[in-house]
Amino acid sequence: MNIGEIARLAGVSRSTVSYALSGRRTVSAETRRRIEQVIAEAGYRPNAAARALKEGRTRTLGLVIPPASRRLTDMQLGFVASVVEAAARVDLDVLLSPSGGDHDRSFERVITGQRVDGVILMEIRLEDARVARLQQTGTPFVTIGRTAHPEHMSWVDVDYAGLIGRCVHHLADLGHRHIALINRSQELVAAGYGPGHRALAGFTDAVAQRDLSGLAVCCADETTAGQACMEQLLADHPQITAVATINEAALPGMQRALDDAGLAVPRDFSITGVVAQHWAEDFRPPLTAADVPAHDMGARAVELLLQRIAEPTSAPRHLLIAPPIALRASTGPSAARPAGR
Amino acid sequence: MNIGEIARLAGVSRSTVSYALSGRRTVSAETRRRIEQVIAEAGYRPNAAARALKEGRTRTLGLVIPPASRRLTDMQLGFVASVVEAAARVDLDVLLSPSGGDHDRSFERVITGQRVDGVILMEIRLEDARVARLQQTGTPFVTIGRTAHPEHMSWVDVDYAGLIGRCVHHLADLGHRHIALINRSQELVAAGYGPGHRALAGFTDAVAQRDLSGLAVCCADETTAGQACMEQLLADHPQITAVATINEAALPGMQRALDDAGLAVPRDFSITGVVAQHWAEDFRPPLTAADVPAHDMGARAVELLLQRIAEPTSAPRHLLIAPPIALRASTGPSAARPAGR
DNA sequence: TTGTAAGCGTTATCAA
DNA sequence: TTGATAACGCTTACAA
Repeated sequence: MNIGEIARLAGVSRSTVSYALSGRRTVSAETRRRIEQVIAEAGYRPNAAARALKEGRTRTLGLVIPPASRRLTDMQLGFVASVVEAAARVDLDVLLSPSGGDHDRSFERVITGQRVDGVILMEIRLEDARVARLQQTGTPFVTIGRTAHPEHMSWVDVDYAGLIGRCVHHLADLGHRHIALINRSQELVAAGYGPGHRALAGFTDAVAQRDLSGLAVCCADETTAGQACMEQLLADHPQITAVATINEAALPGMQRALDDAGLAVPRDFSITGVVAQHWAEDFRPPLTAADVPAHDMGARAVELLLQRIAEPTSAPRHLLIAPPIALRASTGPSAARPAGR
Repeated sequence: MNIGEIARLAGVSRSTVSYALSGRRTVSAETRRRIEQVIAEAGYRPNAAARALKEGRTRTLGLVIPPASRRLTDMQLGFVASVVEAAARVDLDVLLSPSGGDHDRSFERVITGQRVDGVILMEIRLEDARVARLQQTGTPFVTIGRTAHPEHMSWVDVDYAGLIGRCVHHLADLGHRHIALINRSQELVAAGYGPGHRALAGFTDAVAQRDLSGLAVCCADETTAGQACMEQLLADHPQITAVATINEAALPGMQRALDDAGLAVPRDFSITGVVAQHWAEDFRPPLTAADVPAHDMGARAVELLLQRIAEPTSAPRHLLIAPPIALRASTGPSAARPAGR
């Protein structure tokens, strides 16, 4: 079923059908009615490829996600879901490309084959080959996260440095003098993963400002790793009374380690950080934390991308998200830690 | 940059470039070399829309996921990741459509607009309007999960009935006489979600076979719901000594409720079920459970779909997955439950 | 108010 | 071994 068939059945020309569909030219009420009826009966819808070829746009956005090998974090999943939803709201489809490094077949196909009108990139590195590639090809794109030099591109990012800094100040205000940062995995940080670096920078700065003693450790994104990490922290650094983290997936493990050590939160130990709301609320007691609005961020990324597509030469826009730290129940005044069980 | 440009630069005709690219006609070594060089220098790749229009296929698969409003479960996320990865391996792209009920704009656009060569459908209901629609349009499709009457379609599904049955038998063998099933959410079951119904059927059958007393309850896919559900179960049914579940997301909550009640697993209480491996391993003690191989299933779904696309008239294929129950440490001999704390 | 026809970038048929 | 050309289904400038 194509537009010619519809035209024939309605007894008009193909262009009239096209115009009736797009509304870019007036069509008499009677003709329009007939056409619409035929279309409804036939269940016709324009062929996307033909339309894309003619119009030079695909009505499709590309979403580059981390390769499937690594499990997506809840936050990343939130980005994906909200991007897809926001795109659907404006009748755009989303093409997924699981691409990590450069020279990825899927990535190249999506970009060079003109399969999409624009691209949203997730899990950005400070130096990111994919960003360079997109700039080279002139494809409109927006990143969730940002590179080391993000001035000339549009992005949406969480202000990890600022937020972790605020966490540290919050803990310092409560009297904590010895605190730790539990970061994302060693590999991720080594690969130049922005949030890891910026959280560390924010931590280091704030610790220096408040003249605290601060220890930063990496931790894989897993329950078991979180547990091991916290156990070691408690064992090796008895003076530490509080932790800030950006590693939500490790949170249940940290909780276990604290439970096992017989430490009550927040009486004996405080914990806070930057995590998706759902993790903060599942913690016990509920975690005082900056809730990353992943759902909103995906929608904003789509918004920025649509603008870049509409006006490629307009000034890039930046959204540095710094949600308030929701005061829940996991931080309290510092007290000497009781000896571990 | 298009094929005409390449032809001009290489001093040949467009068809020769096309044939050099596809290999469907012999091209002299010298000509091919020249063409390949020009293509490499120009970074040319065929326009996907033009190709799709001409060839009548898009080299794209559609993946219909639950609407973004509901958080995807880990298992669903595993499906998505593995589908995308398997598709990428054979150079196919994946278009995401967040569609729940019928008459969904995104769904209709993907199907009727010939945007994809075939569709993979997730979270199937026993009666599913989307399945009916796909059959109506003749679009090749494969479901992950199955309807009430899935004979004439290709699908991959977990044998929830059989597996939950085996869990019950396992518990019965250990001497448990009073057991409960913790199912997925009330809404999901009410909507005719297959796994919920089939797990219940398997539970009921096995309970009858072994002459046990069985109680089935629904529980939302959340930590807090799992906790509330288990607390109520423990309070209202003191004789129950074991639980089987297919609700992985509620598992941490169940664990909390058991901990809070001072019940040791498996000494005082046994728990088993059908969940993604990661949840089973994060449980404490590690959960005796059938590990759903989500990663494998997505790849199998792609495999089946490719076959339906290649030979639409061939007999549909079915894959009922029944992984072995991995004996870990969460089930043990029945003992009277100690009084709750 | 409607129709005719060109052209988007490919692939594949027919000729040479 | 290669080239010219039609066709895929659509949108839109130009004509009527």
